[in-house]
Amino acid sequence: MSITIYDLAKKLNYSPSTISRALNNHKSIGKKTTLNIQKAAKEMGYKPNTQAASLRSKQSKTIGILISRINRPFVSTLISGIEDAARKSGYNVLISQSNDHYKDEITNANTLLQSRVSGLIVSLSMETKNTDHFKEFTDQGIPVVFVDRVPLSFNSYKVIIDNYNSAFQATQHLIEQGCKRIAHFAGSQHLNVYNQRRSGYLDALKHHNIPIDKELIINLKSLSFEEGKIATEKLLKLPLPPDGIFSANDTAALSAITYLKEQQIRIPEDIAIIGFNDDPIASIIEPSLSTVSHPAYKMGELSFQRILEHTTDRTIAGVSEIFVLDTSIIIRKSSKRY
Amino acid sequence: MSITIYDLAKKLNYSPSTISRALNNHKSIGKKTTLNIQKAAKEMGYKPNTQAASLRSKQSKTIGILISRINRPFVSTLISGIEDAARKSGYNVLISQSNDHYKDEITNANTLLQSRVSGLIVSLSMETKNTDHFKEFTDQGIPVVFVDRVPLSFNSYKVIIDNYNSAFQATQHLIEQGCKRIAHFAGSQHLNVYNQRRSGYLDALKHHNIPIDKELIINLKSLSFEEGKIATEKLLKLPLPPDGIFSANDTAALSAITYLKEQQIRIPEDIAIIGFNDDPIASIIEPSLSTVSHPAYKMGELSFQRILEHTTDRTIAGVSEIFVLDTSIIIRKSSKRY
DNA sequence: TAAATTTACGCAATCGATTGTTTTTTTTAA
DNA sequence: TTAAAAAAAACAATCGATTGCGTAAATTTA
Repeated sequence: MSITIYDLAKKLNYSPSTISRALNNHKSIGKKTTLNIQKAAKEMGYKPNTQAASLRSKQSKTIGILISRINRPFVSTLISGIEDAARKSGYNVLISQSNDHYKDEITNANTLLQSRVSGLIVSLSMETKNTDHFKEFTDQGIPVVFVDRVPLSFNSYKVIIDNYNSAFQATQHLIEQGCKRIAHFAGSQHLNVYNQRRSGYLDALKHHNIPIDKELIINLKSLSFEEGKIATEKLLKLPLPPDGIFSANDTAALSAITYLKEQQIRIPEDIAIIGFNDDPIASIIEPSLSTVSHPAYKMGELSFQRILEHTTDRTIAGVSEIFVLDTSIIIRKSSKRY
Repeated sequence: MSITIYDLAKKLNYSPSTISRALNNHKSIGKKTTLNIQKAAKEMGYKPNTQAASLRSKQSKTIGILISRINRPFVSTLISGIEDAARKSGYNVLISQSNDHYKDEITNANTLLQSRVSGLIVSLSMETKNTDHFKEFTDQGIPVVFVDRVPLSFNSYKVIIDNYNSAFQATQHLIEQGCKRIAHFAGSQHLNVYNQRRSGYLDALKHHNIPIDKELIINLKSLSFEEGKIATEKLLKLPLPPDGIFSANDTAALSAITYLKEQQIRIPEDIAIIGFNDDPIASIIEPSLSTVSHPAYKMGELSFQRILEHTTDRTIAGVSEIFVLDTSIIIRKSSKRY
């Protein structure tokens, strides 16, 4: 059916091994021979059988992505960045979603391991507290890059943003706009991203000598639109409602905006709001949502670069590096009082 | 390193072929033997080498997805549906994006072909007019499922919505709300989706004896936010501006809403608007956007089902079927006058 | 010109599973 | 009890590329 190196070998009167080496630019094959073989291969429409190659060489030119849900602005943009970068380097991308379940994350990790991916890019599920299921990868020398939602302890590559500092800035911004009682929608605290955003929030308050009121910190499991509404309702019922909200994501912040508008509460005059992520919707909603911009696409590209460098330069096996990307605070109407 | 059927064979005193057949529940192996082997395999932590299996059997348990851009609500939800369904059936998902370029679509299609995917799910790029690059798949008996943006001529599976009828309904809805001059943001006409939405729009006008004014039909290349604004500006400058807009997607419709609000034009009183897709943002923007809901996730699941059925039931090779899924018109504030 | 290198290429095993064919074992029928 | 039929398992080739090792040819050195 499709043509193999054996067909080429017969046609050109070389041995299959020479064909193979020539196609891979092996130095032990003469230049002319190499060029001839490559030309002939192209002419005859030779397409390497990647299964055979990876069976023998135990390398797959495929990387695995393991994320919570494709179907979210940050994640899909991240994947887009990974895919574009991988494609450029001739890598395929296997994708799998945990739907934020720990169990599915384990299952999918194992499947990807079986697929002999040559690298894995992971953003942890909401439920994940233990990351032992990734040890098998590093044990086998397969690089694992954690992105955004990363474990604290696991020794590996990590591509993140400075959640603490971003949150600090965001909170400080609200303070600068005159907010005295700033609420915080916090996410699952075992995840680095939400934990650090909370820390940044707390420290910004401290730094500006604003007392911390635990009633103003609302812990939300998934930071969904529904939860955002419930949280906002709760805040409004307080004896002393807040005059600012820093939400750990945009979804909950948008929900707050929607609900507050229904309740005829002015934004940002009565309550100023800032979110996190810069989802597309943030700039369109009225009032537009101030937020922290996450370089999702770039994080994807960079994650792939790490894997590529790791696989080309085997000397760096076992290295653990943390890459922190810049965010930017985007001030829009929802928090701009002056 | 990892354990193989040969290890199992040695351990259990069977031949590798028996091991292989037992693991695949082949009927020529006795029940007890099969069970014993499977139990032992599990105990010893046997993981099949999929590369080896697919090299030999020429089947990969991997399907390919070829879409324009991951990073869009409809597409990412579609993928999510495919991935969930595929995972359930033990399939892997290879993903690639054309970024709406014809050339990249061809390149990626070839890469996926080389990866020996056992099925391909495609949503065409904006630029694609010729679909010969998919013939190789069907020639090799690999099922191709086109989703949403499908070619007219290619003989294959297609999973679509009734664009014509949805557009007809959407336009009719505007008419029922009293609109007399309804504009249309049309997309690239060589794509079925936009072409048929335009037809539905035109026929709805005809059906209600509303004259067709070509000035009100704005052709947009990508239906982006920017283009939506430009189109809206153009419409407002007309001697007789429209009193309704049916946009072929939500992005452009949202842009129109944003711009019209800036211009102090009332929605829906002065201009009623309806979009297409039901992007998450549609329900959140103020006024909320009426639109046509697209069952993206379901389309993904169904697409995978087609592939699965095709690969399990080889008798249906070469079959071409078109599956039309239901949409629903979602009426929100942007078009509700009464 | 012979010996020593270097360069270019071929041989053959190998990766781990699948599968058509054959052999052995068991069951059934006569 | 024995032949025939059916069931269970083994043999061995195969998928298509990679790669360590060996050898012939070309080049350099003495």
